Amino acid sequence: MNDFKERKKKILQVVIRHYVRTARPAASGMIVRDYDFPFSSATVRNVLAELEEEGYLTHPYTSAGRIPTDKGYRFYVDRLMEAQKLTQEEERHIAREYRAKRRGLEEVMRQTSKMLSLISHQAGFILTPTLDRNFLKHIELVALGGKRILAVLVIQAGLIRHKTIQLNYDLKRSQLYRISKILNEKLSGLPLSQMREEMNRIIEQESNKYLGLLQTAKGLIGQAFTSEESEIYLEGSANILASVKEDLYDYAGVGSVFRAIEEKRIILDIVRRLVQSEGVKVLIGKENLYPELKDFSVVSSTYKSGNRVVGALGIIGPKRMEYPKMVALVDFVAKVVNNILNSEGG
Amino acid sequence: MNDFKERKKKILQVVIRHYVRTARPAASGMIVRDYDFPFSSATVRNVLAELEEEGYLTHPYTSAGRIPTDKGYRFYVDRLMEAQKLTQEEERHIAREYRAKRRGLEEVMRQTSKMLSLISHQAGFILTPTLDRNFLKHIELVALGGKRILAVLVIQAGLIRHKTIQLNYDLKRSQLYRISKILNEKLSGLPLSQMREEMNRIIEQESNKYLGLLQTAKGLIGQAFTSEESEIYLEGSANILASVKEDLYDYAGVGSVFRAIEEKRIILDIVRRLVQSEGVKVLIGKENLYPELKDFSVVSSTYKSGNRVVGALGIIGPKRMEYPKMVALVDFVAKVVNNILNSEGG
DNA sequence: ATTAGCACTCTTAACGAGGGAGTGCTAATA
DNA sequence: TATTAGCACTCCCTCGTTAAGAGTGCTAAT
Repeated sequence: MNDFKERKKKILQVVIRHYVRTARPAASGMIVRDYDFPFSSATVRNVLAELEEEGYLTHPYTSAGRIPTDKGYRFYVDRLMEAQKLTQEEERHIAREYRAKRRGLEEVMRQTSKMLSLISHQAGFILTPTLDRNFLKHIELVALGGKRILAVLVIQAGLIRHKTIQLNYDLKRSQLYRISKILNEKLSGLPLSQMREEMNRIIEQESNKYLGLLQTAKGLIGQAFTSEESEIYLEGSANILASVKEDLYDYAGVGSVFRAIEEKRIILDIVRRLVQSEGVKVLIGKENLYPELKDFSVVSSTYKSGNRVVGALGIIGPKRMEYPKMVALVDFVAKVVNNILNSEGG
Repeated sequence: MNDFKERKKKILQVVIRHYVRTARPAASGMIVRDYDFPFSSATVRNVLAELEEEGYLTHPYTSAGRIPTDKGYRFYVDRLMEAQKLTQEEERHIAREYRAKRRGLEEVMRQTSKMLSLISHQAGFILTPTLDRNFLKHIELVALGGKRILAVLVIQAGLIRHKTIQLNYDLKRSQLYRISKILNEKLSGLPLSQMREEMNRIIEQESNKYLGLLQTAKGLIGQAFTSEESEIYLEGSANILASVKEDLYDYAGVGSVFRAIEEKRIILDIVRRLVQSEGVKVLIGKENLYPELKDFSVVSSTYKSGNRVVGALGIIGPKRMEYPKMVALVDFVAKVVNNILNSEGG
């Protein structure tokens, strides 16, 4: 019984590997031939039929070889595939790229999504950190002329958020300076998510002293923290076109995939769900609930700031992808990004 | 003779319009039928043959209809096509989108490229302003903790450039404040391109007073102004996929187009050349010198800050595009962006 | 439990024929 | 001289046919 199961697994594994490599359905005869299988093709056929019945495989038409279903891929990812490391060159390449230039968060984001797409030959992405539950280190208000102010929030080393604020009244430079001072005194060290409430509390407590200024400050804070959305950086969607071309079986829906990728909202939503927990996650085919991406898989991991998960990164590609490699890549890059965000001047 | 030429032009125009609309070669009979042409198809055939001989048209095989060459499109754009306006709805739509949320330059950039792609059904793009020759209004240095400083350069209302600077020595907050003050005194009102030299001059003149600080300031300026590259925002490349699909004659090379578009370097280069002069420009097929884009056209215009051209925006699509419409769109959006950049608090 | 054998299915490529669209040319016409 | 009718010719496209090939599913034998 155990022996039997082992063989079945092995066959499933071979089918998936073959299909991933060649984009052609795996045939029973082929499996026996190419993988030195100690049984006849007929036996393999029986097993394949079982696997199909149990939902791990299908075939596009009666007499084609087998290709994996989502369930098949899922089983492979969870139980069958062996961990893999990137090659030395690849790791070196990544390290070098980051070393070359990395100033500011934006650069890191761009770099990362590019990196991911380049090595995976899939579309790579990275979410900008969500910082709501992180602590404010420092706030700076810069007068931009006119009625505009630039609010710069320093959260962690390397993590900066800035936002232009449009006022409908004038504010003298001296006032701005005083407000800035007050805000820093009162708000530093608090989590970003509490800024608003905290402002209200301050105003209640200290209403006597400098009410006008505080009201102004409240307005500023209100504007600086509205619509605190994550952004997504995405590179390499051209790769997807290429890999779809190889695929013989479903050309349809490439357009919708592209649209979905470009729209980014969908990706954002999918990834946001994955951020909930740490570590490398794999979403196969319909497991992500958007029909536009039903023929695609997402491999992603998270990165932290301090000990808090603040963002995610990963790759998107056709279901038929080299999962072990992809997992290794995403894992590695996540670690690199972690290092960058947490090492310097932390 | 004049009459003769008019007819020829008319026929060229009809061929182009037809091909743009339907993606099918225009046949002599078809022209007569669909456009109430007061001659026989034979006559038209003669003219078509002439036009082909002169290089304005080709046909993909002996007995297919005619399609325009680059030269044909060029003539159409320069001499034949009639100016067109966007529909009321479209203009309203654009205006509304911009009104909805526009804080900060980044938002405007993103908005614009999205807008362009949405209405044109092509890939839309916009270059961020190149500000080298604009005047510095104000400079602000923000300590980010560790050895990092954020330099915020205010150039015009709405035009802000910021850059994180990595030092390899510590800088006290008081020092930073003094440096900031000096920089503002000495550098405000100068063009960005002269910052470096100006710093050197200042140091020479005032070396006696506070040499150390000035040297530090020089370092900061040096870093803040290096690699002042334009960025490009690009949306809607999925649209290109769709329009290529319609085309029967050249499927090949879609991959390379996508790669080119995503790489952005090529687009950047092409557009940068177009920025030289004002107004709407059309580049047809091979006129842009990159073979990857030989089957595509670029319609672009520039936008200004003050009275200086600082950036470009436009759309990219297959040669077979509705030029009049595209020109109208690009023109309109360029004007809107101009308004935004120059109106408020200017 | 495994396997050999074979019929059956479906794909793919190649081929050819027929129809159709459209041109190019020539000769007639206004 | 400019236009047009007419017609042969070219080339594509579609469809049906065919043949080969790949691979399965099943049955019966081991």
